[in-house]
Amino acid sequence: MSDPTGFAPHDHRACVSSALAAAEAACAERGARLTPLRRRALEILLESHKALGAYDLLERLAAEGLGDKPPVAYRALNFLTEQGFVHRIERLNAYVACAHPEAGEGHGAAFLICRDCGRVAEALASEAPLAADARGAGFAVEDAVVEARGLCPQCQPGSRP
Amino acid sequence: MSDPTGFAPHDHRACVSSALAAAEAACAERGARLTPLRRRALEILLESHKALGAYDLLERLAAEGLGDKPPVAYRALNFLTEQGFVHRIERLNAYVACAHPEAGEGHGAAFLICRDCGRVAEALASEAPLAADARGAGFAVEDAVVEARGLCPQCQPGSRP
DNA sequence: GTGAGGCCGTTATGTTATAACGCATTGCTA
DNA sequence: TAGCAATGCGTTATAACATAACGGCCTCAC
Ligand SMILES: [Zn+2]
Ligand SMILES: [Zn+2]
Ligand SMILES: [Zn+2]
Ligand SMILES: [Zn+2]
Repeated sequence: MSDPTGFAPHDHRACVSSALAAAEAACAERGARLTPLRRRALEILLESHKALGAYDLLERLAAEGLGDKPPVAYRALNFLTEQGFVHRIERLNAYVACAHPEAGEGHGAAFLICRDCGRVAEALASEAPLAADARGAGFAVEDAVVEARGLCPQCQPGSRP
Repeated sequence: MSDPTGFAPHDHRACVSSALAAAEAACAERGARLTPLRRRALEILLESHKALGAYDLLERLAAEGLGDKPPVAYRALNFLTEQGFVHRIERLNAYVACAHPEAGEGHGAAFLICRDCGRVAEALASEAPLAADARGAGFAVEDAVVEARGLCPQCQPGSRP
């Protein structure tokens, strides 16, 4: 099982730069183009371990003169999610940078979403959840979404305010 | 582990009527009011094991003269989901009738969503998924969404077209 | 009967997402 | 080098999903 990165204090500088490096490398290898706009969108998402709505991202991009119409944000997000650099959080209609760039493309992930501070931790799916139920039903799982809402360690009663 | 109702052939008449009866009973017990509008909304959702968008439901209601403005549908859906008679499918922005009315209010559920025919099977969450990861992170899970997309038995290559 | 609360009709608006057209750049190919 | 296909992005418009807020009506407790 993996460390669900996101809540525990860590060297976030390294976290960001290794994610960017991984994205560069993956693009180079796949012949995908990490354009300035896409790269900047990824950087913005990497700034925090929080999920950002498409329009929040767009606002940030617009502030930097990088485009201010919805399709600009959605196209960047589509590219980044297709490449596996960003995940969509269905419960929030929002997008979070992948916290496990070292895991492959299309890795299964599970998310822990703090309802208080909004941070999102990403755990690599230890095993396909539902596997037993799916087998029982003869259902062929193609991809699964696992999203838990709750309180992160810092936001639980008893932790320092 | 429970039978993930929804794909396997079954006595759907009984399926519908037992769900309605369970809803009636639960409302009676809790002092909640299953008004004609709410009841009809639930019936419509029960007709198929598919998820319906709020506006699809609204269209159905409107056709019967039961209201044609978005809040009508959303209020009914809110009531039904609060009572546990209906679940929201986050990935689809849609709503499906609970297939396990016998399970308690607020039971944890996992969904198998067929991308071809649109049917949704509901499995009672065998065990809190993520439990291990959440413990590892010191995260207190309040509720979890588990939604798998794939192909149901009838829609898999090899089954009768 | 009166007041409180629940339910619903309605208007208006907010939020999230996509379709579709056109232009510019890139990189190939004839 | 000229032509051409593919990709990225600017832009307009619209679709799809969801809620805020007000007012009327009914029911039930007091
Ligand atoms: Zn970090
Ligand atoms: Zn928190
Ligand atoms: Zn049924
Ligand atoms: Zn199917």
